[in-house]
Amino acid sequence: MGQQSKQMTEMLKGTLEGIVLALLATGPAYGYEITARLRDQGFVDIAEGTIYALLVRLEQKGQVDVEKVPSEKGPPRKVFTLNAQGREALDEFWSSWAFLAERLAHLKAEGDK
Amino acid sequence: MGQQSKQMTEMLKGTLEGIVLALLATGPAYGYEITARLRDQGFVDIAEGTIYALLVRLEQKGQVDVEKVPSEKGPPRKVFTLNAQGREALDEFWSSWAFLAERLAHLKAEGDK
DNA sequence: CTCCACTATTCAGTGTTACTATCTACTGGT
DNA sequence: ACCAGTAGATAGTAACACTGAATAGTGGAG
Repeated sequence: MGQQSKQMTEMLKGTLEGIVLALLATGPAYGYEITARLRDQGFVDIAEGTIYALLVRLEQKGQVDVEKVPSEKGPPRKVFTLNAQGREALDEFWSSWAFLAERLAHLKAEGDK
Repeated sequence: MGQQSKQMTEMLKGTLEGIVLALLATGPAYGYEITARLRDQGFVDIAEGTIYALLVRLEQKGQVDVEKVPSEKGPPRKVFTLNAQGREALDEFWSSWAFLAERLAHLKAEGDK
């Protein structure tokens, strides 16, 4: 398991959950698939265990619906679907993110002059 | 002590340190002042204790130089100055942030269509 | 003179989160 | 029979922001 910078690890705290919610907003998916998609999108060092734990959390918070679906190539998949509560959480995430991104853009501009 | 959303609290993990580094890049400052400036910039619910702990961390990592300066209106101030190592850490922070912001912008665009 | 507000820092304890490492389990190919 | 790929679970650890409280100095209101 490759390891990414500690910087990125800390930065992902709080945002990774939003990222997964955003992925699920494009359609249902299961853990292994989500990990693979994240890797494709450049998050090459996300630990699989992290995603599974995060999905358990989403389920416990009632933000996703879960369905067990048999797979042709391995154990059954747990397919997660974003529900209304999840969509609401995603909206909140985006608004928090927007605030932070706006503040940081401002700070960066300050530093560049 | 007001409390902000849990969302923002988690999102600040890893970024707050970068934010403080960025503030220090504009000039030396002491803890109480940094907290006040953050409040002015919209981070109304940053806990003071958090900033002081963070500054201790920066000092231990050797990213800031410290000088004790008497104050006319209270106990002496600990004035922090960003040094070369701190500037390097700030650069790394900005590049991590740029990656994450770019990925999230992409994800948001996906979700919006 | 005493109390309070503001300035300024510190610290012990808590909760949340991502990571590490390991384990289980099913399929197909060599 | 073994191994690679698929799929999920979990116990333990480290890092970080927050809570709440304590200490300490100054100046002004009563």
